[in-house]
Amino acid sequence: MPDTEKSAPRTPAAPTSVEEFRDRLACIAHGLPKRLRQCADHLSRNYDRIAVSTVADLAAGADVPPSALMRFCQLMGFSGFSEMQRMFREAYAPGWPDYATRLANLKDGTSGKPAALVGEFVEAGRLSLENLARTLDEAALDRAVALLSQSETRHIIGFRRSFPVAAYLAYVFEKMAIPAMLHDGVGKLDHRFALRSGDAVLAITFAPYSEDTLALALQARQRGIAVVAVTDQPSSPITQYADATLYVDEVDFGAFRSLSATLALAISLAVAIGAARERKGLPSPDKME
Amino acid sequence: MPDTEKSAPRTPAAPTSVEEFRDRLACIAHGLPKRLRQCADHLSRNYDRIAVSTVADLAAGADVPPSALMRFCQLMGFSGFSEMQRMFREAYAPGWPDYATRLANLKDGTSGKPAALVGEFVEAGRLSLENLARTLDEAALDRAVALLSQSETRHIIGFRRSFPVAAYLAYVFEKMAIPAMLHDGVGKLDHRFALRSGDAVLAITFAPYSEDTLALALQARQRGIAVVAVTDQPSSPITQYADATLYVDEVDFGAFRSLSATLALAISLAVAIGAARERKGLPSPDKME
DNA sequence: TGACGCTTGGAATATTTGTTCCATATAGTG
DNA sequence: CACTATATGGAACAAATATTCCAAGCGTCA
Repeated sequence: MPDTEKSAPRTPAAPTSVEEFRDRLACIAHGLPKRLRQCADHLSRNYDRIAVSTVADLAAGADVPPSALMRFCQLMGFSGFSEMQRMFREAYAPGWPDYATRLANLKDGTSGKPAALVGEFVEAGRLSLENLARTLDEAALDRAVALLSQSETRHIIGFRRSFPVAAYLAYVFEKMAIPAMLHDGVGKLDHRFALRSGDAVLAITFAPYSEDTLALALQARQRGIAVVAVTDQPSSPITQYADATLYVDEVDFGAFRSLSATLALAISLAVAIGAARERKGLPSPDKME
Repeated sequence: MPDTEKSAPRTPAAPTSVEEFRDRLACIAHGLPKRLRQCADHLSRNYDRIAVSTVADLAAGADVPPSALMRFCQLMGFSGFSEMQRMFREAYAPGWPDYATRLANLKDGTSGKPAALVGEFVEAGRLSLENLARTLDEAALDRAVALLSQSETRHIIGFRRSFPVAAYLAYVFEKMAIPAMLHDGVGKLDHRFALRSGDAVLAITFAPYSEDTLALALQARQRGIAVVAVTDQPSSPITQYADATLYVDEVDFGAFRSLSATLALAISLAVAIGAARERKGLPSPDKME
């Protein structure tokens, strides 16, 4: 191949469809300098606006000068922005990225298709979130924030389906430099002696309620340590041990539940705790990534 | 009303939506001179092209000179073509007016109260889910499902913010009796030798991309083991190693990101894999709780 | 530290695109 | 058939927009 030695003038064929564009973007996106990467990121998040924007608009959105965007277009194999835009204009079919219609398309695609599943779970997640916003018990939430922000160490426990939530909380607390311990059950150690007075437990459990979670909550209660529970129902056994209980009712699709609402509640709780501690001049949060 | 007698300078309010535009068109379309009628006909048949065309294009399409089209725009109540085009760009430039304003509202709503925070995170989650539905790449999803359903063992890896997602996937696979291994980094063991030919890796990573995740993906790629990536951007380094890449762009609130969309995608993936395996008569899923 | 190469921002320029205006054409009316 | 009113096309102009180019910045390697 003789052309490999000539590096500069090769024009590696401009994409002729949005798919090709995406592929090419994925190819060259690595090891791109800062500004060009900003272009790549912004465009990839806004394919739908390329057809109807000016260089200046898009450059502003990507927070780069217009000339950087021009360079990016050429890097993608186009002669300039206009040529790139022409491609997007030809492919432009308005109404496509409209959420409602797109969702409808996703869902009615014969039910075996993976994309249809995404549609269903998206819908389930949205319903769960709406439901959470509607039914949230503000007083209980305030109480939970008070208990957890005043404590020394927060002990987070949740298994099975609740484990991802517990893990996420541990991550967020870590990011905010708030002392917290994740009880992850590794090695079947229950770490019950890690509970110390002045601490608090944040227990997350849904039916079927995990024995280990209940046991830790009981332990805490017996020793006068505050317990905040996140659970599904007032009839949940954890409520007996809890000083504050937050209810989350996830909408399920088929046999499967998402965690959208639970996670939204969890992160709100964490951030509120961070804010409360900041107000009191306690170790201040680094913001997380 | 004195102004009715003055006919020329009245500016009968430009349409502000496509519906209004259509109504107005219907009103004035009768008894229009030839060229203007051609404009009306052509535009009404090509609403979707108005946002992405030039005066010259549309005029050529309607087979009239550009000046005729200009007159038509003014007749419709716009100051000129640009103003008319702006309306079309805004009106159904992809789902925007709504999405953009909601996003803007999100950014500055900071009352500090815990309940308000929940509202914000609920909204962020909903936006993320809508966004996922809008931008999902069905082809990539199908590819991912194919790769992961055909493999022997699925290796799931994700750290930091991605860890909850990985953990949830591991849980769901377990429930469905699908062989999977969660690489959790306990004891700093990287378990790279657990990868065997015929397996597949499902790697989840967001900026800042975890070294360990990238390392495992690279390892897999070098040994010809399929890699499916879930990440945020084409510029993410993981895409270099991936046979199929799924993009999720979570909306953030303040410095914090929810996981709603990522989890919705993850669970869809898992369920689709379960269904695909069932069709092939492979070890059949118990449904999860 | 100094020189090299790549990246960056912005100002200058080129091009495209929109808009106005007027001479001409056409249709309608007394 | 003239005369008026309205419609039309195109050329000239104005504005917006894309594109290029170069001086300055920055990091890297000798």
